[in-house]
Parts: sequence; C-alpha cells; structure tokens
Amino acid sequence: MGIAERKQEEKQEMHKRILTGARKIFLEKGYEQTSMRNIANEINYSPGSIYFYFKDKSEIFHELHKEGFHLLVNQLKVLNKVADPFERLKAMGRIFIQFAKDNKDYYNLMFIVDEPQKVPETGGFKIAQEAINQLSAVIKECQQKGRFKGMDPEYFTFMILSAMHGICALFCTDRTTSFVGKTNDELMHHGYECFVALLEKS
Amino acid sequence: MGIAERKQEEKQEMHKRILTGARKIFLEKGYEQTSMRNIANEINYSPGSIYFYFKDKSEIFHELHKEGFHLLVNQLKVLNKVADPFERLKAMGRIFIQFAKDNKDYYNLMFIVDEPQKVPETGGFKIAQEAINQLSAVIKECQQKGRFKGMDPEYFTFMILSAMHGICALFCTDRTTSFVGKTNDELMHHGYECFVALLEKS
DNA sequence: TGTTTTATTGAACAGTGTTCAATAAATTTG
DNA sequence: CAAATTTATTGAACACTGTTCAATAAAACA
Repeated sequence: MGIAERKQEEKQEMHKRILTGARKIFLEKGYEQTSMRNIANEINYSPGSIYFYFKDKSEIFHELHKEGFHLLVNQLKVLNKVADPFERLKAMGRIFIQFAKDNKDYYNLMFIVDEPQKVPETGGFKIAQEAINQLSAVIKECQQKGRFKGMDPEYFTFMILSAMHGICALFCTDRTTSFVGKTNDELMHHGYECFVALLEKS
Repeated sequence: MGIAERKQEEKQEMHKRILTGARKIFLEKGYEQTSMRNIANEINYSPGSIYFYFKDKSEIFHELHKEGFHLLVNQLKVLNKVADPFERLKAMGRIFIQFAKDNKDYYNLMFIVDEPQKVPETGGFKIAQEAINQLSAVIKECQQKGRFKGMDPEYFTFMILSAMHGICALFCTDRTTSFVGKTNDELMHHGYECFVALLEKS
C-alpha cells in the first residue's frame, strides 16, 4: 500500500498548503475580509478546488481557531515549573495577555470573531474547555491554601477569565483609544497589575 | 419658507424610516449579515436610494452605534441619586451588565463589532469617552474617601472597565458555554459579585 | 407653462461563497 | 499495454453582496 500512503500524504500536503495561504490572509484581513478567491490566489490554486479539501470557509477558519489554541496552550506549558498556585495563577494571566499582544489576529479568531459555530464540541472549543479547567484547578488550589475565601470557585473562575479577556478584547478590538497618553502595552500590563493587586488583598 | 421646512422634515422622515428598517435587520443579524437590499426590502424601498440619505452602510451602522450609547448613558442617569461613590461604582457595573444582557445586539454593535472606523472622533465614540470619564471620576472620588489606595486611577479605570467588558463580551459572543450547569444570568451576576467582593476588600 | 431642483429607480460593475458538469491526471483492473 | 475507474482540478454558473450612475419621475420655482 505504498501508493495509497503517498496519495494520502500528497492530499495532506495540499491541505497544508491551503491552510498556509488561508492563515496568511485570515490573520491579515480577518474572517469577513478573507475570500476563497483570495486564498486560492495566494497559493496559485482554483477557488473551487479548495472545496475538495475543506467543506467550506468556516471549516478553514476552525482549523486556524484550533491552531491558535494549541499555540496558547503551548505557551502555558511553562506554568508547570511554578509550584505555588497563586504565583501560577498570576503567571497564567501574564502569559494570556502576552499571547493576545503577540498574536492579536489569532486572539481575534479565537475569542472575538463569531461565525456560524454549528458544533461547539469541535475544534478549539475542546481545548478552550481544557484551558478553563486548568484555570479552575489553579483557583481551587489557591483556595485550599486559604486564598479567595468564601468565593464560589466556578463564578470566581468566570470572573478571572472575564477580567483577562476584557483587557485583551479591548486591545484587540481597538477600544483603548479613549485612554490617551498611554500605550496599549502600558494599559494592558499595568491594568493587569491593578487586578493582581486586588487578588493579592483577597 | 414653509415648503423648504416641510421638505426637510420629509427628508428626515425618510432618514428615520431607513434607520428603523436598518435597526431591525442590524440587531437581528449583525453587521456583516445585514445587506442594503435587506434594509431596502424591509421598508419597501430601493437599495440605491438609501445612498441619497446615507453615505454608505457603515454610516447607518454608526448612527445605531451612537443610538446604543445614548441608551446606555440614559440608563446610567439613575446613578445621580447614589451619593456614596463606591455604591455608585458598584451600581454602575450592575447597570452596565444589565444593559448588555437586555441589549445584547446593541452591545455587539457598540463594543465588539469592528467595521472601518475611519474617524474615531465621531458617533458614539465621543459619548463612550464621556462614559469613561464618568467612571474615572467615580473611581477618583472613591480614592478620596480612602479606597483603592496606591492605585493609579487611569490603569485602575481601565482594569474595571476591562472586567465589566469581559463579562459582557464573553456573554455577547457566546463564550459562556464552557461553564456548564450555570445560566448566563447566573454567570454574569454572580461573576460580577465576585469582582465586587474583590473591590470591597481593597 | 417651462425650467430647475430633488428624489427614486433599476440596471450595471466588481466582488462574494458555493456548486457542479466537464476534464485531466493518476491508479487499478482486465 | 489498454481500458476502466478513481481522484483531483478547473472554470463557468448561481445567487448573493456594496456601491455607482444614467435615466426618470416628482415636486418646486420662475
């Protein structure tokens, strides 16, 4: 079955090539401004043929969506080296924000853009769930060490995530212009430190 | 000049009629899924004629964007009756979140959707600025009464806004599905109460 | 009654996602 | 090797999009 194997490899290569072209255009122009013809053009291919490898535009998007989550999860790996749960929690936020800063376009695809998400169980959503579980676990560890007393861990997790996401979302949708005289970097990082200061008193 | 006056009134009426149709479709389907032909159809009008009253689709959007901010600012009016700055701050957040819950579609238009925003000085942006100034003022008042000691008011304002927005944005972009067994209402309100609990300890 | 604004229309243009018959290329079968 | 079959590719077509614009109708003014 050497031929069939090679066939499949070739198919995967084409799949990758489309994805590479799509990644460039998607991250450059966002979901709506990316067209199948753009993608096809980028890799000198015909628009119709893309549908031989992907069901539709949304499926390509979801592939990148998943890709983004893998990237993020990878960045979070270093947290294993942080023993203290509260320190780990704080580092988690910093990495999350750094990720949004470094990968504004991925962040948009992952957390802001909404396209027909027929099945939430697929793609990056599973990984998102895992990431949230990780966050939840850290928080519970913190509570076992006496922090965040009397807080419901579920709601507390949601609140922490909201705060992190809020900082990143304002940045990624260019809603920081109202804060004149501060760079986005300053806003995000010092804003986060303010939040950490709140946590520290709790 | 009675005729000219009537003429202008008629023009304003058409303007309004278009906006009414647009509002319905925009809030129903969002920015991208709303087409000029949809709007025209809604009010039994021709697509081309809309351009006699509006420069382009984006201009109609900005009108609704502004409308949304007026709605929000109106809701915030009741805060004048709250004397204590910290109580006012807490109420502010509650109203903000309630607004997002009640006007999910407006919230999307106002804070999440991004379309070619050529001139940030126009439309709802000015009002957004005012709302932020209001928030900033409340926080400074709180600090004068001894709260939030040692916090930079600018960054602290940004952080508070981020936390509020994060809660609303996760809700409005349907990113709350990871928290199973809790309704959106519970998540948003109890999530917010968690945040308030943090503030209270500061 | 002209003449000139003002408003409306529908066709047209270039673009979109997607489908599909025709075609070419590669592989398997006889 | 030749024929049949599978696999891959194409470009045209469909129904849609925002926007423009010449033609036209309606209203206001002279």
